[in-house]
Amino acid sequence: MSADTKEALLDAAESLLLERGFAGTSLRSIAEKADVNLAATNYHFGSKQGLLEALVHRRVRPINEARLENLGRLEATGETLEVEEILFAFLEPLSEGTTMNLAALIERIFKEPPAVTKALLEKEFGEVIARFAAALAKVVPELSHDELHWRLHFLVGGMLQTLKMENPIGSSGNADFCKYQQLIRFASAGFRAAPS
Amino acid sequence: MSADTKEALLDAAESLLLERGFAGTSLRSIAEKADVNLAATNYHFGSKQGLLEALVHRRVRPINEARLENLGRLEATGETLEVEEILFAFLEPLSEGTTMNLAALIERIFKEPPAVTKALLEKEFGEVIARFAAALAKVVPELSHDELHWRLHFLVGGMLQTLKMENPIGSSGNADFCKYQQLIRFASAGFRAAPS
DNA sequence: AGACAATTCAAACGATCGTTTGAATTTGTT
DNA sequence: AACAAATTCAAACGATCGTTTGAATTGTCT
Repeated sequence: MSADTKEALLDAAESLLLERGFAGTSLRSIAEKADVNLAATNYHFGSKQGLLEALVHRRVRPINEARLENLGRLEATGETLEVEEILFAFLEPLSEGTTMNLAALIERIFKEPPAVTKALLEKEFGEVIARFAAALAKVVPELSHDELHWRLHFLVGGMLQTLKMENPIGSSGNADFCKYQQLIRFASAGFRAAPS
Repeated sequence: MSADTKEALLDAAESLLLERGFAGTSLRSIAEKADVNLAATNYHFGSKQGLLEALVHRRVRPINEARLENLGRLEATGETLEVEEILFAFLEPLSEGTTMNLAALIERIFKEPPAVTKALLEKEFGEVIARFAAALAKVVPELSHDELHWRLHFLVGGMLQTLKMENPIGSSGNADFCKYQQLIRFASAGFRAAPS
């Protein structure tokens, strides 16, 4: 069974990537942390870049599937949506699960130099961003395409900046969601601000 | 005169840092781009880390000085400030000067792994952030300390996410400031949203 | 001009990088 | 048990890393 080795590599690489970044993390340190032979990465993932892509895909795919499912469920009602509902559909999947490393991973991936992750991000996030942009365009039609575009980036920026932050007081279950509620409140007001 | 060499190193390191990141940029590629000997970095800056710190300081110090000067000028009026005024004082220095690399540099520095830049960022930005947080706390007193804290991070995140982006249409002079106006509009509404 | 410090230079240091190799080992199938 | 495929392993590949060295060069003084 090779699943053990692959999982161990992905886990070790993920935790090291968070504190050292991609270029700053060596395959030797990953192999050592995973208690696995140095050549295992190239055998199972082809290259260091292949390990990164597998690592991202493993965590991001379920999140983005849940986002699209949330949005689809909202749109299936046929009713006019609220900004808060759409933002909630986008952010809620991040607060699920036990691993809080997940949010930190997404943050770190987005902060890598573009040369490393540009194509990767487009592949993993392209569809989700396009779908949510279209949904938001319907509920704030007074915004021009450009203005909506800017505000979407402000939202993503605010999300990335706060993803990894812990709550002031102990967090468990959906008490951990309070920071996302803060962001929804902040960004919803921002989206509703009058256009220029 | 050694100023030429030091400036050439800082310029080359800055442009390479933007596209490759700190760990991904070698002193050899910097020296080659600067048309300078490899040993020049260690001679003039002591180490690669020293070069990074000098590079950041050269660009960030005038920005943060202008920010504090803007804020001081506002507070000297004695009148109650608007959120927009404070955000403008914070963002306006970013749109000055000819180099649009400046904003991209700040973004990249903030996106480096914490192990590389944590102490550096605290030293360069600590005072400015504290001063602006205090100023904002006065104009939105209905927000708790924690809520103001969160929204400040949303603002910074939105700023970092959009700093490097170009305007849809050709930019020159303060036409380049339109994205900051967009951010001010977005974030001001966010700060004024009712507390939870 | 000569003396002295500052700077530049080619070269090499040891260390570490991602990747490859080929043999040894484990695993799955008959 | 025996064979074949999959996986692990130690070892090494060439390349590149940040840093150091000591001589050569340049600039700055009297």
